[in-house]
Amino acid sequence: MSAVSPSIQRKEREFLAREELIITHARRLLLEKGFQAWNMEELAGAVQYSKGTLYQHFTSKEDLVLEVATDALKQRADLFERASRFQGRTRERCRAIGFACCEFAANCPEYFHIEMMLKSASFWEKASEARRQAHAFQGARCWRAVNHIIVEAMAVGDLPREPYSAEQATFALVSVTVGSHLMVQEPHLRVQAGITNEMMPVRVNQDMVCDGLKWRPFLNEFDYAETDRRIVKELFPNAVNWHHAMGG
Amino acid sequence: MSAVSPSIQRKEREFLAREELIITHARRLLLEKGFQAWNMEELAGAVQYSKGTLYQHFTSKEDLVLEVATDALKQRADLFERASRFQGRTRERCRAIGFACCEFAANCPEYFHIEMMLKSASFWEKASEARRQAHAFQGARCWRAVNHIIVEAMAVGDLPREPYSAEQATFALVSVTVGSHLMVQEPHLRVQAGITNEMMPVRVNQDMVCDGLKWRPFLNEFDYAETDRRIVKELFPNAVNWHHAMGG
DNA sequence: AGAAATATTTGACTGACGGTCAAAATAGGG
DNA sequence: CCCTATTTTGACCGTCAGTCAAATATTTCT
Repeated sequence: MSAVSPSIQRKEREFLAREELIITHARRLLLEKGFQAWNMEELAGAVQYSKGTLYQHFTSKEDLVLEVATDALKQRADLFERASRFQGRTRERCRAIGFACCEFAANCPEYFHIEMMLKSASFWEKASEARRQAHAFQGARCWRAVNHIIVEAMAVGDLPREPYSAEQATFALVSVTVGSHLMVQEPHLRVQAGITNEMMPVRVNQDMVCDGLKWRPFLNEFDYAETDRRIVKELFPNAVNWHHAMGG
Repeated sequence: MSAVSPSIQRKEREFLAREELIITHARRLLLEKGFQAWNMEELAGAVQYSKGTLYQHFTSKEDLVLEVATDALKQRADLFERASRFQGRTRERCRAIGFACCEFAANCPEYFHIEMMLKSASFWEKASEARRQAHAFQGARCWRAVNHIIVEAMAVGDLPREPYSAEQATFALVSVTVGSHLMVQEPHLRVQAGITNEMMPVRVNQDMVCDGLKWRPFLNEFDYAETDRRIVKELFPNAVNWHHAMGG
């Protein structure tokens, strides 16, 4: 190991600390104002550095926002992996991931919209290659957490291998989850569907897909209310008010 | 009825024709380049009018894009309503709407991403009130088409009233459909899920939700392949290659 | 038909913003 | 304390949405 000058190390630390500071403020602005309604000058003012300094950390505004999104996605992946280790039958563990995703959505309410923004080609191509890869990596972790449970469920016999493949089943759960989180944010749909709680419909829809996949035990042949209590107690003891989200 | 000068009528016609022209070109640009990668000057050049004239029709670029999106949404609502009149059991008619939505997605591939863009507050508030209402109206038509079938399915006894309300069921179908259309466009997910055809996973996921809702007849107790053939023949005789989308 | 009045179209201009880079400021080493 | 290397800065550039006074076209009036 070659020795590194302490001042270099300190510089490195300060650089990383500053990057964190920038990301934190960018996250706040994204949350408060979305993407358009703030500019790099404003962010520079907030972190007490000049605009030029921001561009030493990020190649573009889009690159910065991608970093914020990837940080959130990493949180999501962490929660997914933790939830997937919940003790219980495969479908209970899948349910734990459903809770994890709601917990995540409560922490990062704007995440799914930002994620949708990323999809626009012009956005994606303005970000740096390194950050694009990091984002793909965290996304893959989320996919894998769900997919592993499904593969295991099929191995154990909780989930039939026909007519849906493990990949189809994973895709279905991911789609219904993201779709529900997006739709639940729509004021018009909220009114039409009579939605008051944001999390319940998401998990309700996941239940439908799991029942549709014939994932044992079905919703009506098992006491999932008890599972839910355990999930909240064991995985999210000091989290948002899950009581509201658990009505039948 | 008061008489209207013929020149006024002609002006009106010309104005509307020009609006159509602008919308058509804007749609093309949106399709080819997304939202950012073109500007109003470019569009003005394409329609052979000056920028100022564009702003006689639309209050902002966002207002114009909302109009394009609402036109597409109207198409979607038209297809939904036509599909909902398909002859058959309630679940077959729901299936027809599933096809209608895929048909729509094939015609307007960028629609769902544009729709997600609209959700960002800054976008929405730059559009004119009239266009916002028009959009909400067409959205409500789509919702109603699905909801009516579900209400009827419950009345007829094809769909249990418990444990999901008609609104919950409608919300679930809408969520899984939009979510699937969005996810199916993701290159990463396409690879991970091994998706080649864009439409099949959407309808497969709808099937899961319908089965999860206990909507009779279940997927495995009815010859839906025959239904699908009828839907294609009766509703979309000269449409995109549905053969590829119909594998089991 | 021609002039006056009215309506429409235009594109130069403004302000805002993302991104750059030469100059200023700062830190480090001798 | 000075000289060099590194970092920070903010004036500046190009782009683009949106405006509006002037130019152009159209209709009306005599």
